Amino acid sequence: MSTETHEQRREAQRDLARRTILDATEELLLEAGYDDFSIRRLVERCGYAAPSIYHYFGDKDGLLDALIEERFAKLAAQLKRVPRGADPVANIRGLAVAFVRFGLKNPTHFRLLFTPRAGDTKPPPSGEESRKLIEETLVALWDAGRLRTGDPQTAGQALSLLCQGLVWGRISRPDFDWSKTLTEDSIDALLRGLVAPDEAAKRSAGETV
Amino acid sequence: MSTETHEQRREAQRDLARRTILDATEELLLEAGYDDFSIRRLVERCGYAAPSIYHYFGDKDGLLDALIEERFAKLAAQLKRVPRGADPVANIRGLAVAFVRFGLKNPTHFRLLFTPRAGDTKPPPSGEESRKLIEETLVALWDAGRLRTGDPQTAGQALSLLCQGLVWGRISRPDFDWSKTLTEDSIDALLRGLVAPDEAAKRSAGETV
DNA sequence: TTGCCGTTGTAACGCTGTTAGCTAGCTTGC
DNA sequence: GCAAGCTAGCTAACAGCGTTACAACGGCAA
Repeated sequence: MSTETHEQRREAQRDLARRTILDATEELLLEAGYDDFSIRRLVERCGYAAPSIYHYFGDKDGLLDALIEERFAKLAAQLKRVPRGADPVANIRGLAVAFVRFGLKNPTHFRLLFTPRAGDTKPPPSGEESRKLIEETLVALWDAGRLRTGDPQTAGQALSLLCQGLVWGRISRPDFDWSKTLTEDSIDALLRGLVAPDEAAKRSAGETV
Repeated sequence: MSTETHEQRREAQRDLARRTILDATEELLLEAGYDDFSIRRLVERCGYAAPSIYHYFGDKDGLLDALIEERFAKLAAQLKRVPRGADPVANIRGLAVAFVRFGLKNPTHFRLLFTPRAGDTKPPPSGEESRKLIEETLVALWDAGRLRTGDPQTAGQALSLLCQGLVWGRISRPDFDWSKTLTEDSIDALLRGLVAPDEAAKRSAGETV
């Protein structure tokens, strides 16, 4: 019986240490920016020595990956909170706009999430959840027979790459004179090009959408 | 008279040194990749000591900027070589596809050109020329009254950010199962959404949509 | 010749990610 | 109770990075 509580306590301590380090990582990251983040600074702040960090996360990349995983979850949660109606086009538009908003609002996180880091060795953290959310909605569009391109996958990739470009460009050049309505306009334009005219849906709105 | 030839000779040597360093930089960059490039390695290869490099380029960023400027010129030259016909839509499509092709073919250069580096201090090297080329063509579209969005600038930004996204996503995740027709399909879709149906243009080009 | 300026090299500074090797404490087997 | 083993943590160091203080060499002007 003491064995079990011991293991539990040990695991709890493990989790505590990981949490402490991760929180300090995020704090420092947001405070100093992606490029001025360093293990040494993290060490100064988090109360643990460098080898402990390497003990828990193996690597600087491992540490950042752990944080990224959490942040992707937050992004997915934010996307899930987007209200979904009957019109799949409006749904996908809402998701795309929310995605871009998220990126523009949290540039450091976005950069962390979508910049491939130096060593390409390990598989990059997925962010599958949010990607799947978008894809599902597109499949719904496809099922409604309103997709113009061959397959929903291509459409999904086009849309998500446009969104990434929308965020990326504006993050990397905040000073540039970007159009105020760029996000909405470009997403709308792409959707117009991807989606067949909705008149069929307008006439009989009660159908399976 | 000796003054002039002296100055000329001096300048020639300057240029020679710069060329030598820049060539070695590019060579090493392509060979080792962006992340494994370092001044020390460059020093080993190019025959000059570190302070000389700093003497000529001031900075690691300055060195890379100099290279970037040249590469942007190459990209612009490549875009200029794209055949241009009477149809502005086909022209803009050709430019966009050529841009993406360039990016996919020269990932290291692309990364260098379009990744903002650590210190955001200095203004990033422009690449104005190639951007203007695209914008001009879009203005031609606008003049033909076939643009759906409010202004050609927004359209141009949307298109160029889509193209950047197209390259960027595939560079950063070469293993992902990208659609084979992604480039053409997504560019076509965006253009479909941006451009008014050409029938109106065929019948009477003067209308506003 | 003397002095200046531009070009180059040596050697170092301060920073980075990372790790070898040690200590302290807890748990298990005898 | 005591030695063995495991884990978590630290100190101190290594190799590499961008960068620069400083010295030395060269050709030109006075």
